[in-house]
Amino acid sequence: MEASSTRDQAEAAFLSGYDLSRFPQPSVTVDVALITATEGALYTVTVQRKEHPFTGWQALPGGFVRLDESPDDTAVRVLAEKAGLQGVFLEQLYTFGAPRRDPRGRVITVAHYALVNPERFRAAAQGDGDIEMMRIVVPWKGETGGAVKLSDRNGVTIPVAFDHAEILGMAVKRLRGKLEYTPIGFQLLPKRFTLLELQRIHEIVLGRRINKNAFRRKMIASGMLKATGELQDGVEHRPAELYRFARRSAT
Amino acid sequence: MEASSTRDQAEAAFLSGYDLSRFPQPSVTVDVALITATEGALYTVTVQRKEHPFTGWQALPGGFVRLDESPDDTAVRVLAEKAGLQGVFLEQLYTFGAPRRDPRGRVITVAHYALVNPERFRAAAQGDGDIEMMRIVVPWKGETGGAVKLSDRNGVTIPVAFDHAEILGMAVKRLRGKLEYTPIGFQLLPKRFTLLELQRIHEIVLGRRINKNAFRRKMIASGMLKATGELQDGVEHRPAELYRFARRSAT
DNA sequence: TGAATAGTGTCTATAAGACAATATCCC
DNA sequence: GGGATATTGTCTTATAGACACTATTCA
Repeated sequence: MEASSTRDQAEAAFLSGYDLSRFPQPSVTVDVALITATEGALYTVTVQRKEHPFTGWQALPGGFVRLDESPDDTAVRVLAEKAGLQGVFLEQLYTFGAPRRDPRGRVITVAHYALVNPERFRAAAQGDGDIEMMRIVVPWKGETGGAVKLSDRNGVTIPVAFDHAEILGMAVKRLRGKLEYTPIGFQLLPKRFTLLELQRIHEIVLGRRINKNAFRRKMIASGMLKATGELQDGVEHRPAELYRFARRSAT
Repeated sequence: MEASSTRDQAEAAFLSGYDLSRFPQPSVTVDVALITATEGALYTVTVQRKEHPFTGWQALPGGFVRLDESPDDTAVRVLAEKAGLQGVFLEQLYTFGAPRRDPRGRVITVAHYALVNPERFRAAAQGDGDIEMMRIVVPWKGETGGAVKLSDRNGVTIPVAFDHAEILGMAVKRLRGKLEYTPIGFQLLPKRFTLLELQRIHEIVLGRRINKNAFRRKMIASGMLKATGELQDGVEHRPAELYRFARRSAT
């Protein structure tokens, strides 16, 4: 793979004369579905839109991809700027680019999703007046997929701007799929947790009850958990042992 | 969700004056990893580059996203234009957008992968002189992930342009994951096939041997297969029964 | 008849669901 | 002790791996 100096120069000349704008250039954004599980349901944060289109509607936090950052970098920045969060689980989800998905023009969005525990989630949701905590209502079972609905604390359905209800639906679908074979559930809990708390998280995400004993056996056998020896505090019954997530292990 | 006429007009005025190019606009392309399984290995097609950068190197077939099409539409078009293929399994994979991934400037690519059976694959690879058939060498096990290598028929490693070796690696990883719980393996076979042929496909994709009896039991129990009653023809041993893919069934 | 692969039977190991017994803590 | 939940034991069922046996076709 050696190139001569003259070839290098020819290539440099070619590239400096190359005009990418000969081809149409869409705008590219990133939207982030920040998700937590608490009180028996999944929740996300939205921002109330201040401008057209969809003025007053709720939308996922997002931003334009800058020229010096990858879409994944943009997602990190959006989370930091809009929710004050750093170092959380964040993954690319899917790229949505239907020609008319944004009335302002051609905008392609690289959707991401992020997971945090309820404590960090609440801090993020309360930090900025624009950000609101919404309950995710999943109208399908298993990994069927499709758009979800958002509702406020009173169960009132909240309209969602753009195709963001579909983005959230895909995040839930991805989450359900990942939960079966990865330790992703830990991302939704504080550092230390009981096995029952972990089970509740799985039940919320999956949208169904799961067997207690089988769940405990599987989790402990997975080697992904480490018992701390400490016990729950301040409960009016037998306190459960606290576990924490342990790096990796054999599959 | 009712809007008054004056609000409509205000919104229309706002949108007509909106200039998306206030924010930097990258170029957006689609690259397609067309994959088949045959002769004990996975194969893909590449195109030899005629221009800088990476002149003479092999690259995945791709194209710019037009203003009137979604990236997924672009992938369909690329497959048709460059490989003459229509109606094949095609799915979005991941969006690659590192700032310097293309020396020509800011180019974000929405990578896709497609699956065809060897017959259609060969027809696609031979249709156009620019297109070449490459063997995929996976240097990792399971779903570890990472870039793959390409080699020609003689086992000689072929250099791959841009980040396309990573795109192919992600396609293999995705394929391995999907095979565990979806009927995606059928996409790599002709309409009718024997159970052993199906097993070989799974073994090629997964990169490991699998148990014959367990595989047969699982496949038949899945309800995804339908026996045709016909037998293999022209083999010098007991002919196997031919099956075909049957729609969906219970999970 | 022999070669070669198809297809089946069966034993074992492992994992999951069901259910209940026992353990432990707080009041 | 009573209430409440944690934790464990065990039975049953389903599934996967291992291995070998029988079946069928063609040369």
